[in-house]
Amino acid sequence: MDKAGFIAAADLQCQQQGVKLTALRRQVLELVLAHEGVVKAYQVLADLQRERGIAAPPTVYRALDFLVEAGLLHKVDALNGYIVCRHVGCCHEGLILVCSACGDVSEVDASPALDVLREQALLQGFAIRQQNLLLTGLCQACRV
Amino acid sequence: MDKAGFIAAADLQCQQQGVKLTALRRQVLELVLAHEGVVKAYQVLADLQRERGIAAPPTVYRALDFLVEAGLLHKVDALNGYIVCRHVGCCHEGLILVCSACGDVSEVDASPALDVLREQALLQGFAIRQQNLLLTGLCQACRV
DNA sequence: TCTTAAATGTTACTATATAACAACACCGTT
DNA sequence: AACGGTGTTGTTATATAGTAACATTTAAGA
Repeated sequence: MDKAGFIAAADLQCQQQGVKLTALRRQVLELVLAHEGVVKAYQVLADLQRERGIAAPPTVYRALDFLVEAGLLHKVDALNGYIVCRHVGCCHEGLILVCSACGDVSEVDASPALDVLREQALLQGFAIRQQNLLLTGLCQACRV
Repeated sequence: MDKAGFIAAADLQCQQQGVKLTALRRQVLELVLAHEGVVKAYQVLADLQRERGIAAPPTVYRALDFLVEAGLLHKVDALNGYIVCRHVGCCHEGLILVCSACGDVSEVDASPALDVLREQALLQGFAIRQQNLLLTGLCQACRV
């Protein structure tokens, strides 16, 4: 999906959720989209400062939190970063694969796997909620 | 397993791996063991400072890294913390369940699930390495 | 003993994230 | 239009997390 298409889909999704994709949030989303792979909050902050003069950390973190909450971004804890959700409108459980060599990130549907894990967790009394899985390894290009 | 037993097992495991569980590393491990659930690096640092007067962040981080590397602790990225590996000597792929309500953490063997995920990842060309999975949800006590 | 590698100490710094409150904008009601 | 509530954004300050670089010490073998 191209950038404009993604923004349009994001807009739609927010409407459906009854939340507002404000100008600021859209701008932050665009800044994230402008990068390949994982983006860090302070990178977004720097980009934002370039575009609007000044901006403080809370501005960026709020927008990023919102976008994660809305299902448009995924937070990648292990990397202190964010990636664009490539499955807007469909699944919201991603299996996020991070290449430890080149940093490349790809995302596939994790729902089947999480169904299995959900059962296993229930044996312990744990009711796991919807979420993403992050796995690290080597991508095809780095495995040669 | 009680604390002393765990330390003994840790000692053995380090010997088998040909690495050294030095006094400092053992002390840090004991400090982590003294807590329930997730422990933060700076909490360990504070504890260490109480016991030996002074200590700086690198001292703690090095010890924690070592203990993770040796399979005695797991790093919990999503929480910026560490937990004791409750499966020393057996599996080294844990499924870590974190209760978002009470913070309780439990760990079970994740190997079967990871075998499935490994296959799914391979379809994308990703060779995922040995690792832990973290899932959040509600524990039995908090589900009522 | 000497030498070398590993471990630890030390200083300084960079990076990540949040609290707390102020100001503003939007929206429905009177 | 004026009001009041809610959600959003701005602002300042600070808390928390992690690492780089180099000095010093310790441990283990030649």
